[in-house]
Amino acid sequence: MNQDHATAQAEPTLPDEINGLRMTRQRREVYRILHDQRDHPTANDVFMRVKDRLPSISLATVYNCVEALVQHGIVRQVNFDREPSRFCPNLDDHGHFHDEGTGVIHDVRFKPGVQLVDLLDLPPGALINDIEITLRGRLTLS
Amino acid sequence: MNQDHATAQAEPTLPDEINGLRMTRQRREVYRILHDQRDHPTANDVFMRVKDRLPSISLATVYNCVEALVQHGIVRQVNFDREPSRFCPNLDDHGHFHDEGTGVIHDVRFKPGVQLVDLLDLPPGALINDIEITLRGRLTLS
DNA sequence: ATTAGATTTGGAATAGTTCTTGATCTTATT
DNA sequence: AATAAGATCAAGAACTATTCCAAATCTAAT
Repeated sequence: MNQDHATAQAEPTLPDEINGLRMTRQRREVYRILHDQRDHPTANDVFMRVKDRLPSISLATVYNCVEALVQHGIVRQVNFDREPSRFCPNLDDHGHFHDEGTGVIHDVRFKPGVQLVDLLDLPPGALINDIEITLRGRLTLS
Repeated sequence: MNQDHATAQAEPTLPDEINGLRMTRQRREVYRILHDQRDHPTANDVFMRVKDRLPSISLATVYNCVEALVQHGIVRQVNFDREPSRFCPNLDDHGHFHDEGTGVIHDVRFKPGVQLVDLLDLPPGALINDIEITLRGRLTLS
């Protein structure tokens, strides 16, 4: 395994470990791809992109990697309806706008000072671990 | 087909058509079940419940029915991560809180006067068709 | 160097959902 | 009331994203 270093150039250094997750070669490349092109790729998208650098990686490993990254809070998993999961390296509090015209997914920030939870009529005693807000629509103009 | 009227009691009247969707016997029963027990059942949950009244209904038909109801804006489809889709008859603007302790899903209203879209930093020209807001957490107390 | 444990791989398995096809039903037209 | 056309339904096969499994490989610590 790991015979993928034809042009064994040193990788721009990433720590050996992020948030307690050991950064193996595969995880490192998956992580890099997510950061290089922040277009919310699916696992399969990542798989196709990563093969340039790790031709022998398997799809199962991509799934393993993104799962590990998600579970260690290094990237976020984004779901639109029942479509394949997508992955997002933006850890800030944000939502996603899915442009049905182009298929492009845009990160959507909250306006300054907005605390989403304050605006919701939550059941008493509710402790929120995670919020997901997704919008579907079209980008007219631009 | 449609030999399911052992106790052929007249159904509490529902119009023959809702939002342009012809209400067949199967659609009517699925619709009724969604309204009778508003606990966000999955297609399979609906299937099991509807068999009391329509023993010969198929799961495929339940899928057809909920799809038709969703497409005509009669019920809403709710997705949590990659879990099976759930169905919700509440057409008001609302989100969903998934209690990870009990598995129960609670509808969450916005506090009066809140217009969610106003709080988001949307890309210019974005026309929103649909918003989905889901929260995961735990209900302490109660 | 050796060993134990973690990771990767490739393929099989799984689960929710969709598709297909023939049967049945409904509606409109005679 | 009979008929025809189109919609709907049922049953099961097919599909797809994802997970699981077992064997091979790697890594870290001795």
